[in-house]
Amino acid sequence: MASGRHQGPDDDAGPVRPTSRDVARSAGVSQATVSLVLRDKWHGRVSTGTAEVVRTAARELGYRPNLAARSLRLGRTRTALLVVPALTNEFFARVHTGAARVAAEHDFGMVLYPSPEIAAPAPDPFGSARAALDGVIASSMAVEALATLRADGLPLVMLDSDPGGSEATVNLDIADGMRRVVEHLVGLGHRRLAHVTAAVDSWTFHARARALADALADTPAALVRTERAELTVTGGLEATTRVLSAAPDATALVCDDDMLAAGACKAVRRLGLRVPDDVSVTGFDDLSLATAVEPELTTVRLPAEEIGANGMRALLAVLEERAPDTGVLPVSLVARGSTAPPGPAWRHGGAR
Amino acid sequence: MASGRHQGPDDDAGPVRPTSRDVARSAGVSQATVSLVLRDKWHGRVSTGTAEVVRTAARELGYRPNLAARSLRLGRTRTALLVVPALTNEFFARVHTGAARVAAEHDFGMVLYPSPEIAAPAPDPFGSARAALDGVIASSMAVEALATLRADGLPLVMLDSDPGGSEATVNLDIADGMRRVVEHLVGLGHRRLAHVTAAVDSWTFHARARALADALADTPAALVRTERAELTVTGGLEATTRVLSAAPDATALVCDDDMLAAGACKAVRRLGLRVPDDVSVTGFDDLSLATAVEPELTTVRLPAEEIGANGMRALLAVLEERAPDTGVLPVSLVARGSTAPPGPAWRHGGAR
DNA sequence: CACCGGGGGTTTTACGTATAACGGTCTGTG
DNA sequence: CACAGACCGTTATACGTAAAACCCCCGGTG
Repeated sequence: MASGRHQGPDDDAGPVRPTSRDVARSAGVSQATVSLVLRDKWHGRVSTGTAEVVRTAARELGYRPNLAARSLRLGRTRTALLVVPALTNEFFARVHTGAARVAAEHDFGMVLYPSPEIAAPAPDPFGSARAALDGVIASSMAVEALATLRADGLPLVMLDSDPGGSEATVNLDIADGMRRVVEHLVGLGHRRLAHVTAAVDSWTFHARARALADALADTPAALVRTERAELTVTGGLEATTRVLSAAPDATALVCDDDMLAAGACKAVRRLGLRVPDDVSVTGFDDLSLATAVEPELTTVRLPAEEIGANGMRALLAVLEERAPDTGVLPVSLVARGSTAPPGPAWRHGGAR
Repeated sequence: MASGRHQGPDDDAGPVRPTSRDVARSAGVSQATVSLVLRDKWHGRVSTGTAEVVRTAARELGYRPNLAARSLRLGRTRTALLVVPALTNEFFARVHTGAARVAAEHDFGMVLYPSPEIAAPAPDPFGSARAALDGVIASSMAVEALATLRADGLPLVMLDSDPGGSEATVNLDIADGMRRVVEHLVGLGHRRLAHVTAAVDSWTFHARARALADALADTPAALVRTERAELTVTGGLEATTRVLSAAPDATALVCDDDMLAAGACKAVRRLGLRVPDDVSVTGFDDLSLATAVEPELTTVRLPAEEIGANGMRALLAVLEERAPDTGVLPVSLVARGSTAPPGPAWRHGGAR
C-alpha cells in the first residue's frame, strides 16, 4: 500500500481532480480508450457510440488531463521561454503580446524571462525553468547567457538579431526604417544630422547606427555628431544636451528610440529652442509615447506584435520539423509634428 | 523492450538529458540516494562522503531534475498564473516584474495571461494551462472568468481589488492617494475640479472615483464634472474636450491615470489654454510617461513592483499554509509641473 | 471446417521522481 | 555473547498519461 500522498487527515477541502482512470471507470471502459478518444485518435479503433460515452463522462466529471503526466510521458512540455530585456519597455510588452497570442492559439504555454539578471550572467540564469522547456525565443541580448540554454539542445529563435547558430531568426527591416528617416529629413532640407544612440549593447542598436551611416552615404547630408544615451527619457535629454553643445549647428536629431526622442525634445526646449521649428527630432519604434508628447513624434513604426507572433510561429515550426518562415518584416515611417524643414536661420546659412 | 520513445532512427542530435538514475549509476549509489542528496534531505541518512560523490557526479553529467516528473510525483507544479489586463500598460508590466522577481527567488515559475480574451469570457479562458498551476494572482478583472479557476480549487490572491472569496488580497491605498491629490489641489487654491475617469469596469477605478468624492467632502472644493474615457492618451484627450466644453469653469482636472492626464494636457492646449497656468492636471500611477511629457505630471506614485512582489509572496504563503501578509501598500504624491494655483482670470472671479 | 482479417477494445509498460518501508553492518553494552 | 540502536544506505512503489502489444469475437472465404 503506502500511498504516496503527502496529506495527513484529508486537510484540504479541494476536490481531487479526476484522472483519465476515473473517466474510464465512469464510462465503463479502460483508461487507454479514454486516452484515445479524448485526443481524437480513435477513428477505426473505438466505436462511435463508445467514444460518445467517454466524452460525456469526461465532461460530467470535469476531467482535464494532467499536464505534468503528459509531459513526462511525451518528453515535451509545450512550453516556450521568451527572453526579453524588460517588459516595462512597451516594445517588448508588445512583442510578448504577439507571441502569447500565437502560443495560446496552439495550446502552448509561455514562460517569460525579463533579463536584468542576464546582463550579469548568473551561474544558471534561468533557474530550474530550463528543465521544462521545449524551445526559446530571445531578443538580442547577452549571448553567453543563451549558451547555457543551447547546451541543453533547446531550439532557439532569435528576434531582430543573429548571433549565429540559432534555428531561425525573425528580423525587422531596420535598415529600411533608417533609410526612410534619412529620406524624410533630407527631403525636408536638413543637411546636418546628429544621432542619439542607445548605450545598450544590442544588435538592433548597432544595426540602427550602421543603417544611418549607410543611408546618409547617398545623400548631401552628413552626420555631425553621435552621442550615446541611457535608454530612458532622461538619458535622451542628457545626451541631446551634449549633442547640441558640441554641434549647435545640427538641425535634426535622429534618435534610436522614442523615449530618447522624447528626452531630446525636452532638451531642445530647455535650451530655449523649439521643436520642430529650430530642431527636428525623430524617434524609433512608434511607442504610445510618440503620440503622448507634443509635438507628436515622427518615428518608425515597428510591427512589434508581429515579430513576437512570427517568432513563436517559427519556433513551433522548428519543433514540428517544418521549415520556419524567417522573412524580414517591413517597417514604415510615420511622419508627425516633430519634424519640419530647417528653421529660417538656417535657410540663410547663418549661425544660430 | 518496447521503448516508449517515439523517435524513429535516432533523428535528433540532441544529447539525451541525464536522469537521476544516470547520476546514481555514475556515482555508484541508488537513485533514491541521489534524490535525497540533491534535495538536501540527506542529513543523518547519507554520509558526507557519499553525498559529495553524488553531487560531483550530478555536476559532471549536467544533471537537472525533470520538472514534469517532479510535478507528477508531488502533485504540485511550482507555477503560478498572473492575470493582468495587458502588459503594454506599464503599470502591469511593473507588477509583473515584481511578481517575477519574487517567483524566481523561490524557484517558482510564472505564467502570464494578459486578458483581452477574458473580457469576453471564452468557455475555457485559460486553456490547458489551468491544469498545471498551483495558484493564481489576479488584478481586478472579470470575476466570472476567475470563477472557472476557483472551481478547480486553486488558491487566489487578488491585487488591489476584492471580489470576496479570495485567499488573500494585496491592496494599494488608493483612498489616501486621491486624498493627497485633493489636498494638493485645494491647497493651491482650486475650488472647481473635474474628474476624468477610465471607462474600465475595474475595482481600482471605482475606488478612485469613490475616494475622490470622499476626499472632496471635507473641503471647500467641489466636483463640477465627470467624464469617462477610454484608457489611452487619445481617450483622455477626447474626454477632456467634453469636460471643458461642459464645465469651462473647472480649474483642475483629476485624471485616473497618467495616460489620461497626458491626453488631458493635449486637450487643454488644443483649446488654446495652458497647463498649468489655466488648467491644472493630475495623473495617477507615476508611469514613465509622467516625466516624458511637458509639463511633467503631478501624479500619485503607486508601488507597482511591490504589489506584484507582495502578491506573489502572499500566494507562496498561502501555498505553504502560512498566514499571508495582506497589508495595504502606501502611496505618495509626486508634485510636478502640471499643477499650479488657478490662473489670474479665476483669482478675480471672472469667466474665461 | 479451418483459417484469416479486422473491428473494438484491454493489458501492460515506461516516462523520472519522491518517499515509505525495509535491511544490512558496525559499535557499545548488559 | 546476544542484542539494541545508530548509521548508511537500498528496494519498491505510485503519481497520470500515451501507446505498443495483445486479445477476443464474429463474419466471410477457400
